[in-house]
Amino acid sequence: MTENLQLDPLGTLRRSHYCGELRRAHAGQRVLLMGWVHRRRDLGSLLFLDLRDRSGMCQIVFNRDRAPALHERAGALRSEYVIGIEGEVVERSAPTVNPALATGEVEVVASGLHIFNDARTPPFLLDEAQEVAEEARLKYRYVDLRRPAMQANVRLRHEVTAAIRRYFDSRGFLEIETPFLTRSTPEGARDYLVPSRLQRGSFYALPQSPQLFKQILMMGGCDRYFQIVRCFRDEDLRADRQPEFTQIDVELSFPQEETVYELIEGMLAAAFAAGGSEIATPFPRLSWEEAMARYGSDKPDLRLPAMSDVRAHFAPEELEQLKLAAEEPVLAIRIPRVGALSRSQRDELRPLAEGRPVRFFEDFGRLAKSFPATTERIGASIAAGEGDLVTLVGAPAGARRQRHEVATHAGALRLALAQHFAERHGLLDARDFRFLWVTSFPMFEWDETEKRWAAAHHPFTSPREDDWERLESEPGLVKARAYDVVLNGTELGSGSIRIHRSDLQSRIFRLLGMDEDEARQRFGFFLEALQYGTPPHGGIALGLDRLVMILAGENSIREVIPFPKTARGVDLMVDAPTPVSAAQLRELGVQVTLDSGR
RNA sequence: GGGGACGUAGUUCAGUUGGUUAGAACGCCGGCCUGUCACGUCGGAGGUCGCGGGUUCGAGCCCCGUCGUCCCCGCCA
Repeated sequence: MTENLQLDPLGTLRRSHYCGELRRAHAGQRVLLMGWVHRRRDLGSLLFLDLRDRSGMCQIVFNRDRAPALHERAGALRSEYVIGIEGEVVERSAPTVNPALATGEVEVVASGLHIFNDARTPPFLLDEAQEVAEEARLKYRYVDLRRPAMQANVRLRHEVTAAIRRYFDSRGFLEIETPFLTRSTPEGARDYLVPSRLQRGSFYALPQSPQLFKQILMMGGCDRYFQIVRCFRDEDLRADRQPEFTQIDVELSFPQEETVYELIEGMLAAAFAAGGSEIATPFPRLSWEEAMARYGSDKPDLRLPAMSDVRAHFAPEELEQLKLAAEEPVLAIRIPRVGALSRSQRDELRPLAEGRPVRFFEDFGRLAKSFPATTERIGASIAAGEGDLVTLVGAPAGARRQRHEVATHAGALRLALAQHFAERHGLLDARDFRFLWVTSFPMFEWDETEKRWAAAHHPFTSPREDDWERLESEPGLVKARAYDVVLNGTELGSGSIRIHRSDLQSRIFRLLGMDEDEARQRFGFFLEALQYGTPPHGGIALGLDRLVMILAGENSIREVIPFPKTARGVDLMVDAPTPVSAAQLRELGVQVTLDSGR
């Protein structure tokens, strides 16, 4: 910052154009631009300035011969000063055109300069060329947000949400707000708690999702609801998980699964169109069973070939020789177009399987030497082409395993191998959008630690009608009317047709190990509401941050969240969370006890 | 809770087997420069090697601890 720099008031000055919109057609016009000094090129008696605003940049010229006082004052400008420029748009002479700049055919010859504010030297360059540590970017987020890449992400997020709102509005959906200060329901993720001053000793919880409210909106006759809404979960963070994140929350009355699929496919088409991409609908559907068996995952990445069980091609004695369990699948993983591998390149693959309770055969060629006929049949059955990498994953003979355990490990290996050779096969193209619906999830999962059945989706999910009679007898076989929408291995959204009968809802609670009292205590209002005329209803919620992240081609949702938190849940800019004063705690009736000796 | 990577100038990084005064590029400051656009050019300033302890004649480098950022597992109905 410069001492004695005279700053100018904004006064009545009004911007006439954005920097980035100036074109040859504007030549001859007088303009008034406002923005940040991006870069300065001082040639002595000629001084060039790149002025930057939200729209882009344009070049400003100061000439000592034509306006000595103005030129003198412009000499004081530094990076990120906030200024206004009056001047005339002038066409550049042919050799001075800058084709790299959208505004490169013109420049503004300055006739007036208003310095609204100076600026300390920024902590890092506003330059796309150099990667800056995220720690610095988050601390100085207001500087980081000025970078064109962040500006583009912020804008993209706006365009996508605007398109989604238009879409739901055109389909007759009402955007309805639900409370942030609500009730803790200790199922699922940990809640963020907010102490109540008026009811000392009691706490609100921030919603993990507006699940019960949106169902109650259906009971309230709202028919079609959506909300772009913040949700809060006090769990550990990841590249695609923040403690507060945004859901596109949807619920409608009288739907079938297909109603939801069609609706959401349309919404995603609109959202991707807003992001500049066309996607094909309808999306393929895959049952959960099939997804687990063929991809070893409930969120398969369809950009890569599926796996196949090739066990049937082996003779029993061959399986025995290879120490493979005869009753478990032997999964062939094919990674296309990997090309020839040297011995050492092949050896690099072994560690990928380390620590997994599976037998991993990374060298199909070596297997072929011992079992030529079998491997030939396998190669033909999976349509292995020249240069494709084929590996096999099976279960070691003897050990007991859970259902889909081998497939899950094989699926993880499939992704690791694909990742390892991503540059060779080029299939993991971030712009290749491969959606699908995963359907027919199991209703319950056995919780080994709690020794009870747990809801695989959530306890308001309707079981398939055919399965009602075996809810109690064979809960492990009951299928839920739940569905996930998956894109390139990322779960984008999850939903279900809900339970709308209180008798069925009570049965489910009971099955989940909740006795009458407990159910009434936690969800009494909801069970009661179900008795006052609840329509069949269902819906879905999609992660907006993940959606925009994928559209932006980013690898972390922090890149599409203006003010995200670090992996330890800290906001480096405002430095939150912080301890609070004793007076604040006293007022809330809250006492803080910390583990001593730490 | 567990595993891994990283931490040196404002930024991005280099730093040999533990050895004299810790370097580079960009940025920053000053001079010169009329067509630059990542301007050029000449000069200059700038370091708690994350922090604490230890080993050693000597530590940016080795050891222990700790803090921070990132990635993954667990967790996320």
